[in-house]
Amino acid sequence: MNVKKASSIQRVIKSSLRNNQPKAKFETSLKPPRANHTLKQYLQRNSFTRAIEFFRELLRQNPSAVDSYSLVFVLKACTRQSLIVEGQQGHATAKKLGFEPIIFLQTCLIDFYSATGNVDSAYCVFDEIHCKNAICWTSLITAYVDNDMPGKALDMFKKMLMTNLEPDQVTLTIALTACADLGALSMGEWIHSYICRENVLRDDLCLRNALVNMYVKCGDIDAAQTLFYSSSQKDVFTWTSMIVGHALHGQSLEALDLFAKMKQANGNIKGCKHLVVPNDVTFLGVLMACTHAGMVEEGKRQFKSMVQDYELRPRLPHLGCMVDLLCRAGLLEEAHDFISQMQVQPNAVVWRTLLGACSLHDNIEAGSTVRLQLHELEPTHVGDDVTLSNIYAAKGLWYEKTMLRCRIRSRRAPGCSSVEVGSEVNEFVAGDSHHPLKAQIYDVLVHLMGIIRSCNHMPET
DNA sequence: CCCCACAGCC
Repeated sequence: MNVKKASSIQRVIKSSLRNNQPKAKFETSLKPPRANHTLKQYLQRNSFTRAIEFFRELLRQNPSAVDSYSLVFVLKACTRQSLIVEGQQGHATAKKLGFEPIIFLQTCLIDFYSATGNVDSAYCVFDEIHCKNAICWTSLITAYVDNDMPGKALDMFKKMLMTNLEPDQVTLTIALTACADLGALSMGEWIHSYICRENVLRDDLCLRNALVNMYVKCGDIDAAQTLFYSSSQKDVFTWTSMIVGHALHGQSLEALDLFAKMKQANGNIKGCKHLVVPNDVTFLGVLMACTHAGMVEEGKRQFKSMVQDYELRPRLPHLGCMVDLLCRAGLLEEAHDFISQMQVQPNAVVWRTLLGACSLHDNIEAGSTVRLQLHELEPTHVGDDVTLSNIYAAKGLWYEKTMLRCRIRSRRAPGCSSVEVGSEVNEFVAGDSHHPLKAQIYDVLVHLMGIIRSCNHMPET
């Protein structure tokens, strides 16, 4: 097996060399520190492809100039650009040059595989590290969080603690993000108490921001607020987390009030060093607050301010939020016009918002048109047909509804599940608000969440 | 000369 593996590695390396057609001459007669300096500069200037080309050239003309640090830079370039093949070639080169035992290189590989969505490979790299430190553990936990597996991330965090390694502030920050994604309040509280016991950790702003966010996402807005006001140092993350927190909890006025305070705080500080400028995520929180409160005019005003006063280009989330704002107010036509005038191609989320509003306001004509748009973007998504069929149902168009339901049934898209109740099998599809089983299933989910939460206490060690 | 982190639309 090793022979086979080795020959495939050789092939990868050879192909990496064959692909090498540099557009410009590189200075390759360098010793490692000098060559690495050049690589680092390419990274700092975001010239990722240049960095990789330079590395290939080095490997061909002056292999002795390449060391483990050079590979760190190359792998970082691949990670930033999600260059799968190039990163795998880097992995192969690391093996060939005998850099396998070097832990910071393995950590880079974990990051690379995570960034390219290959969590299993990230785990394999981690698993082969003989003497694991807190940093490579953190990279693995981050890989699970970044790939939407917060439960796995927390499992790994617990495993790490059981090996008696001390988590550093970075480990705890990412573990708190996992808690936030999972709604694991008790685990989050446990981490909070851990932080309070360690003096060194208490002043870390990222960590405190992660705590605020964790409390927000786990529903304890009071704890989040207490932390927010007790911290003397606040950056744009601190403010944004709290503004979004209020918005998510339906406290729109509090969110807008806090946003005003944030801008005020800037005015009070003379030096530019501590200036906290709202960014596009902050504005997303503000727009969410307006949407939830149905404050159409305020939302439009803030959107305008974002573009004009802060020169932030609205991205799809902002546009989606604006569409939602208009839709909830029943301004379907204005919402449709807004989408048509957008500089950015609308995605399925934006159209789905409009479709939901059509359903809410029983607008068949617009609903069908929007459904067509959605079908082009996501042909397999069943939920949209369900929404449309609900419009038909609401209007008493039973034939249309039945026909549409038959089409859905024949497609059997993934993500559609069946629930057995007694002798009857009922289809349950996301977005089917009229389904009689929805309340029942919701109850089951709440019950399960309770069980999951109670399992999140630290295991006895 | 090196490796890990915080806020987001349905």
